[in-house]
Amino acid sequence: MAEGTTIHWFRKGLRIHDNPALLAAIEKIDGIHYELRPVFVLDPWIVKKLRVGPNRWRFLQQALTDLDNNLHSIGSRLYVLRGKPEEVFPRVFLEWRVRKLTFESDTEPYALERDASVEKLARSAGVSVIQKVSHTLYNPESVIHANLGKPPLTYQKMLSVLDSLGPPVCPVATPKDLPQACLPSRGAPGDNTLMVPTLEELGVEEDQLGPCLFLGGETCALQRMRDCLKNKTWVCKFEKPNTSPNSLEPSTTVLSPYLKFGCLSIRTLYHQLKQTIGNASHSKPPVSLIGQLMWREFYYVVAAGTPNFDKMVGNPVCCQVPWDTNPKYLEAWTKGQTGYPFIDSIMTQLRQEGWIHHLARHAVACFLTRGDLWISWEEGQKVFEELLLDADWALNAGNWMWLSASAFFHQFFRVYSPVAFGKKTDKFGDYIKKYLPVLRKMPPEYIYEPWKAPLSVQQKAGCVVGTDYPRRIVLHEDVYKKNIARMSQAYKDNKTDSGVASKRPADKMTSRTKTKK
DNA sequence: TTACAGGTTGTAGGC
DNA sequence: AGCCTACAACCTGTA
Repeated sequence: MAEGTTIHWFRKGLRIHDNPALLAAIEKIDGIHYELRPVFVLDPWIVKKLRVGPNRWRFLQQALTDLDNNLHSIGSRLYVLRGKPEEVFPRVFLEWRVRKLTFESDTEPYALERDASVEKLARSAGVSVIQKVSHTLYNPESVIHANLGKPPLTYQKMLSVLDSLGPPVCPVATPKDLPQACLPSRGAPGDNTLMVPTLEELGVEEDQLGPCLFLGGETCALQRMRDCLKNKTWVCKFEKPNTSPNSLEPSTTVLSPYLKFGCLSIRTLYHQLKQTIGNASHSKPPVSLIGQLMWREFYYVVAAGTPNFDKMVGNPVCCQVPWDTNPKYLEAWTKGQTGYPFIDSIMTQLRQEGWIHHLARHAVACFLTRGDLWISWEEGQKVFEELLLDADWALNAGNWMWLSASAFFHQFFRVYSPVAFGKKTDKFGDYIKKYLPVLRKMPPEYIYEPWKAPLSVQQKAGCVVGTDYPRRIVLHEDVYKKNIARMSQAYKDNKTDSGVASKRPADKMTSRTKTKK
């Protein structure tokens, strides 16, 4: 029997289907198979520091459990190591006589740093390292390179660059039964060691959790994808702007949490969508389902090529806006107590269930930033990062900049109404009633604007504004006009570069992307 | 240099 | 229901 092991390090990419780095771990070295040790590293110290709410911890815990099961089905298992990767790996490199380390490339800044350190440690321990790109349809570096060293800053430009690169590569095969030599050996850690953590170990208490509507893991991801693809007409006709932000059941796929953790391969989804559509007439990007995947790709590419992408200051694509610091408004927004039922119901759904419709995100994001409260998008980003099951670094930052008209989107005079927008798709306010039971008996004509109901009506509904439900914290009809003017001024100031941090000229961007490896 | 078209997903009001 | 306009007017990419 061969001496030594190979490690596949799971971080994102929590799946065995379309996992090229996992396949690379199974491949022979110099004609010999080595024992496979699939690993997930849990850093107990960082667990407490991360902005991860209870619902997402649960999702991750479920995803790891499912991954362990799927690895068992091919004769292996998941080993969950505890500690900092930079400390844990050097130890197991020796203990396990590791020959090869494989993992999926990750473009987030903290991950780049972490992976560079681990790679260095691996090399000095004589461990060869293989990285594979499979979290995105294209390698973001290649897209940037094809666009002459800078990330494309418009969606259409992005599409044309991707077009020049050809179609995305096909998914790779799911490993079936592993070769005998790859299976756990007698010297492998025991069955009851290095187990998937419990929720308790992750510091999650039962009473912090909302209902579990989306079970984490590859198995559910693939099932959900299949269910979505069953309805070919729906897939072909899908247009995002025409889906409802406030239906009682999700009007979109809710595959995002699975894509975030890589329980579902983006490439598998892409090719399955293409296959489902076939030759039928169909909607097109940017509004189609394929178009949604391309938005994800867009933000990944820009994020990979932009320093300080999750901040305003020092971010060359971000408009510098003098946002207010207003803890009271921020708290009201975060807790769903703005006094606008549409906004508050969305924030309640977010906290309880961990997923809200994309357009619902628009409504609350616009409200927090340029529309009403004039609070920095970075504050909203933090709240979403904690509460969303699908919280994804690049997409979260990118979309917050979009909604706050700080980047990518510039028509800041288009402001969502916290009253009118929701009415278009939910005239009677059923969604509001679901998430804000206090408004259950409010007549439909007042449910979006309970402050307009006569006191007798409020009393009869058991919901008196100021007592049972908050007064609205701002008057939208007044404040949005002032904010448009402020936004206009901010744009002017950015153009003349007065007073605020550096802006954008194209030459700066070129040098910036060159600093990235 | 300047002009113009287009930009996933605004609102209110009119026909 | 769906389409039109006014509102005030942004940006980027292209010619």
